[in-house]
Amino acid sequence: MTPRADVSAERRQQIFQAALVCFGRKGYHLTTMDDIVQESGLSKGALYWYFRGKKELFLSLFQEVIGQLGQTWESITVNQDVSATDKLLASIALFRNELREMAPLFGVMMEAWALTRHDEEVESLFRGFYQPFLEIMTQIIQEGVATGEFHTGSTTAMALVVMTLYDGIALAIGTGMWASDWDEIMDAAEELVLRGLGVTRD
Amino acid sequence: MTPRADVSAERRQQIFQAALVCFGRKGYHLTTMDDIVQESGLSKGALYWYFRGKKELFLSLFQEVIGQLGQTWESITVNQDVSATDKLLASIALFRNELREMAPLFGVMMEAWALTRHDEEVESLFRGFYQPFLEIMTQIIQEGVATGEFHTGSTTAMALVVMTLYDGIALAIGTGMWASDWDEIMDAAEELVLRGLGVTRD
DNA sequence: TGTGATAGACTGACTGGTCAGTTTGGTCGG
DNA sequence: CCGACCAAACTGACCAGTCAGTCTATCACA
Repeated sequence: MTPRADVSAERRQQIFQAALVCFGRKGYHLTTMDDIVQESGLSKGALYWYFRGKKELFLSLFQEVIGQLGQTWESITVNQDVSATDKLLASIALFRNELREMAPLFGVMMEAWALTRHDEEVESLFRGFYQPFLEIMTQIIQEGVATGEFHTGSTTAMALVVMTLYDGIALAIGTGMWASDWDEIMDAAEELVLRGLGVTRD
Repeated sequence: MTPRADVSAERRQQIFQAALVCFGRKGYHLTTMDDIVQESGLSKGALYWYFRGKKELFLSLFQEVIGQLGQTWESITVNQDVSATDKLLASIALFRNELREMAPLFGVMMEAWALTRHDEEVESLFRGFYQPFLEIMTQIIQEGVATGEFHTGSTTAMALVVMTLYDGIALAIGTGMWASDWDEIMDAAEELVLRGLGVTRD
């Protein structure tokens, strides 16, 4: 039995694209399935053919986008024979480039965290998303402290704080809290993090 | 004709209390008016007697809570004959104490920012809430830079970043992202901010 | 002191719209 | 002619907001 040409990967991408636009524009709750239907140019039946429902579509979208960022980050920070300072700088540069693009999604992400609190399934999924990021940052900071490049009391807590800072920035941009000044703000954040970690640049 | 004892202040407080619990628990969108009715022990009609609708109730709640924090902060940082460093330390101490309590609301706040993007009225209101906070922090940092206590490239951007950091922390705690370690994390944040601003403590 | 009037505070059943998800009936390639 | 794939009408639960009416305190006046 030879099935006809498999278009599912293409279709999923098409739906993801539309969902990203819609969720980014109106947030999770205010986006209707019909919005996504219209944006994608497909039909309701098609969406429900590929995804169980709104929640699953949303979470899959996250897995897709966040997963990609995580992989990129991992690839430039793990298994490399460079100093912790350089890894940190590379991370900051990555955030600077990627976060703005992903910002709308981050705005929505926060909304989803609220959804998290009474849905065990979603909660564990989200923790799963976030964990690798935390681990990478913790790793970098631990490494830096070990080599004497960084100075801090608690590596784990500091990693959390640094990640939180960038979460906050993405969120703020995503929600349009700050109209512009992206570069200036990212410079300030970099300054705060580097100096805050006691990094001495040559 | 003398009106009977005015219970409206008390009732509003009662409704605020219930709304805070409900919004904190389920977020804005998933909280129904009936939830708040049940939690408050009042009736639907009573809610609509005191508030135009869900949105207004929500925004009023914010005005109440945020406004109080803003006043407290202003009172300990403005018009005082103390160093910028001490003002910053006092601010950080205030955040440490108040933020945890307000954390559930902050979780919801992010959700509300999403709501912001297609509602001019809500957007300007939220900007209004946030503006005074930014101004206080900017003021402190400017002062510190002027007296040579702090070092930074751009005072405005740095104020934004510092505020964002605490927003992020409140959010993270509010959404239950970190189970515990509140003190350790707040220590790390303090360390990052102080060192990041180049504060030299005696 | 009793009585009727009035305003303020409050109740809860009801409505109308919305939207996630379902159903049904295709179409088309192999 | 099978089954993957899709269109679009449909269903029903849910929920913000409404409204007709109730209750209670206070007052004016006898």
